[in-house]
Amino acid sequence: MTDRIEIPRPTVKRLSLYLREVERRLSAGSVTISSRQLGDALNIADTQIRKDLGHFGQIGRSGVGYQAQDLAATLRQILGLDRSWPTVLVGAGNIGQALLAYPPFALRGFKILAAFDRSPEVIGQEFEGVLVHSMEVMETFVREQQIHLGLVAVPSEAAQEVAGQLVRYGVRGILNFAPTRLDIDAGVVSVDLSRSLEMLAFQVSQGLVGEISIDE
Amino acid sequence: MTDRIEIPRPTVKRLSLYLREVERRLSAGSVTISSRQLGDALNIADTQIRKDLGHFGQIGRSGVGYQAQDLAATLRQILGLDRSWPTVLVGAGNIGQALLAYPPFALRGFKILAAFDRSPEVIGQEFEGVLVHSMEVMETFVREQQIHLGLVAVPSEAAQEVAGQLVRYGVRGILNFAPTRLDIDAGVVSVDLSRSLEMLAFQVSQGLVGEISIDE
DNA sequence: CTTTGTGAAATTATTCACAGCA
DNA sequence: TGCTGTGAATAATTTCACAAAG
Repeated sequence: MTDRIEIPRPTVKRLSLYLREVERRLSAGSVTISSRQLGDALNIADTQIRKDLGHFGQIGRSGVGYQAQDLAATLRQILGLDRSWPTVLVGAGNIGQALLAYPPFALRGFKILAAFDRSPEVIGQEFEGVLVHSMEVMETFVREQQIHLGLVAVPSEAAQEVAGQLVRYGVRGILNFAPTRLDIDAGVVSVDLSRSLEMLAFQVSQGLVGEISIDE
Repeated sequence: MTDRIEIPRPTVKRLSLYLREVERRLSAGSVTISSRQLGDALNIADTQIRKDLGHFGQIGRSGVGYQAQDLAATLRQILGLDRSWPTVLVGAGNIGQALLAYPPFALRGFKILAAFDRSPEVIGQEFEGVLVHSMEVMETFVREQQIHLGLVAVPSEAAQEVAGQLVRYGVRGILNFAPTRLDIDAGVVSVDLSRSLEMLAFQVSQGLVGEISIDE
């Protein structure tokens, strides 16, 4: 009914960068922040930032900049960070355990309510207050707790199956750590460590300097 | 002297995807592989793949496709994976330890020769056969062993300093796990977990479906 | 009939230039 | 003067269309 504002993919990718920097300045006491300041800190053109923010209406003030507080709130709302996300982890191996101990998740409203694993060795153990269950109880848990997001940190061969299950049980988004493309009817963001290292190797072989970032 | 072929950034990002799929088919017994097959598996247009590979000369055969073996070798060579990369880890906390246990690294020639940390609690410990040293000995080690790559898994506040040190000691590329932009004279690839989750939250809030990938 | 390689066209994203507000 | 917002211009990337090769 209402027009969905079509936000370019590259813009979305920059949004969390903006939020982080705004929050940094906010906690440093800034009240107002300009696209120029933001751009200098992030190494992004100021006009790029204004274009990006322009998608969300007139939120800045000429001659002044943006109200840091308001901008942070707007960005959080756009990104969906103004709510809490019930999340589960599947795969409680090395990467899974590192994720459980990663503080930024909790800070953003991502509540990891349970972990699941196939290995009897970790089932029953608790990491950072999160209990590891057997795969058998995953369906019930995910359905009953109405889990929205899943962190998939299982071996490649199992990733598609696990992701498929989660989605069937109602999960809407998957953060995938396996180096495989997931073919599922849900949002997917992939974190592919080997790929990152390979791009680094490429950059270095070419004698290139500068930042690059992965995505798909 | 020779023209440096200018390879578009998006192409580079796809290259490791291609390599992985080619290797997968290779080990499944394929001798030849077409841009169409590759594209179907990766959900990338076949013409995109041909354009990408076209940067490296005529390597395919009309009516046949690419020799899987040759294509893999070419890709490995382009990506700089036909050599070994002496690497160190800085920060042996949760993420650092997970990295040490991540098998794909070793498979690609990334040899993690040592880890460094500030905390006396982990110094002297060994994870996956890699010993954790104190920060004091980092300079000597990196210089003497001629380390090329550094995995930086320290808290945000320390990342810029650590990365700067590594580069001064001769490191040419940094894989950065801290959510900060690094301002250094070397190749940088950043893996930003909160950002990934934030983009996932955005996608799900928008009811979008499909794959996205981070980079910067 | 299949598949590559590649100019030309279309699309997408970034940067420029500047009008307008404080 | 300092800054936003935005059309117009430019640049980068992808897709199309098709000639040539096996």
